[in-house]
Amino acid sequence: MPSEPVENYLKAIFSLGAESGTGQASVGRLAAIVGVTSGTATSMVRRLAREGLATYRRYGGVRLTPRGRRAAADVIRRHRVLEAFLVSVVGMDWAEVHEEAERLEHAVSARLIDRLDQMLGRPRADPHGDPIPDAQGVVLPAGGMPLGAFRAGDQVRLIRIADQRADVLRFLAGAGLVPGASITVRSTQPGADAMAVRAGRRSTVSLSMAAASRIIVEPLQLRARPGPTPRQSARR
Amino acid sequence: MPSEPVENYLKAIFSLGAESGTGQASVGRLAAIVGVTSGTATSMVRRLAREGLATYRRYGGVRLTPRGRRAAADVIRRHRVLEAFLVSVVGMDWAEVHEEAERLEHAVSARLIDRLDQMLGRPRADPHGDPIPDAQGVVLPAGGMPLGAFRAGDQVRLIRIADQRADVLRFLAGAGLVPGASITVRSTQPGADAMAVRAGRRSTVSLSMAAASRIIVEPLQLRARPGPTPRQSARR
DNA sequence: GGCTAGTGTTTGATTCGTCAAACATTGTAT
DNA sequence: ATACAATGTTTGACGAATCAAACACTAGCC
Repeated sequence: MPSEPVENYLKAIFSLGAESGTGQASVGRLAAIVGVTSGTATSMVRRLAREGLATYRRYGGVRLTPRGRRAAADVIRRHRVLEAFLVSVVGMDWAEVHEEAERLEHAVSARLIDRLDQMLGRPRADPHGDPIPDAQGVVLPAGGMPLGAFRAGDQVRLIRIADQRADVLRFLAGAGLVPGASITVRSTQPGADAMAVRAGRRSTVSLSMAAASRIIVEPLQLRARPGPTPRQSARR
Repeated sequence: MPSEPVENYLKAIFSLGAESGTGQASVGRLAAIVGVTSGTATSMVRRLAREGLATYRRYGGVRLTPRGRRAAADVIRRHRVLEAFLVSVVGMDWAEVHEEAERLEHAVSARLIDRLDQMLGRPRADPHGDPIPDAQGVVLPAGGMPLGAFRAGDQVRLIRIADQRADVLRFLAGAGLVPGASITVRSTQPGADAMAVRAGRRSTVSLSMAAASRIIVEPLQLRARPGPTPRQSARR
């Protein structure tokens, strides 16, 4: 079983790879996410390669092997099942479960995770809308596109929130912006780099485009417009 | 916050100290419980003393300071609340929760533990009958005496099982020997170093004296006898 | 095509927790 | 009282994970 630091690097490479689309992760970004210096990340990445969990070329980035991807999916599954359990069964606030799961994910057995998953009715997503890998390590592709790509008049459904910061999550929940919510785009203010949206019949709130880019949605009804519809070019 | 190894040493010193009655623990026994060589235990104990968690004299054993006792009680509280939660809420087998709690106890936050404790109605003991320290680190004295100190005809109530081995616990549960059970001593076989007992109306089972010494009970009704009643001289 | 800014790598050192094995102390038995 | 068995301590080494800082490479710009 991989050590706790190794599990964290695997998780980080996995999400950087998903984000880049190519599966490739740069050592610098990896170091930043894990919270170590780049030299440390380099030597860890060399070790992962030596152990067959990743492939790596000097100055050429890192990517997971199938074995590495499987190990990463296991950690992510533990994390997300724990988050769902802490919210649904224990009644913790969704804004604070991330941190707790971040530590528990390395200590919990596969048996217990499966038991919790069963108690929850094998949910497909965690409280933030992130898909939960199954016990075989199969991860459904995330899907959806950033709220920031839509325009005034569009109606969308919130799929997931790609942000784990407790204060951000608390603000969003306060405005009704939780997975499943139906959202109307009221206006965009390109000058202010912001947009105004409302969830259901809640009051309208303003979001920076940076925040809106981390709210992943699917279209429900788009206002007629010229030109092409927004694509899944989820550059952030 | 103490590291995971440090927490394990503190826990071990705490229980060795309670067992000896004097609060004193020998380095050799400590090393055996933690599962390291005695040299390793020596250097760790020196470190605990340096950090004010224990007092230590060369060749003179180790004992916890108030701060060390408090830190140990915190770990033990986390462990026992987790065991209770895993059995009562998650429905795990009491024989297998020890191992799981052994890992989770180092990862779980005080907040979550308090939430779980609240869900359980702030129980006083875990599924094995061990007392749960309160959030202020106050541990009730364990009490009771070993089943092995009783004789044919005595009736006792099971308070706790001082054994965490899953196979032992499964055997005991199968015979109805769980905390709260009322037990009749059927006979003692000093020659065979064993005794026969029954729980309630279940069938009679045989226990080695070693096993019986780890089953802690309180007297309900003693058969008349000459000489003094058994004392709490719980030598094992 | 060569320089440079930005990335990435290497090196040497540190801390933690550990072991094996040499060594020291204590207390007990004769 | 002495020697010895049991227990405890010290020493030197190691692997994991980390950092800081010196160094190497790549790619984009002019």
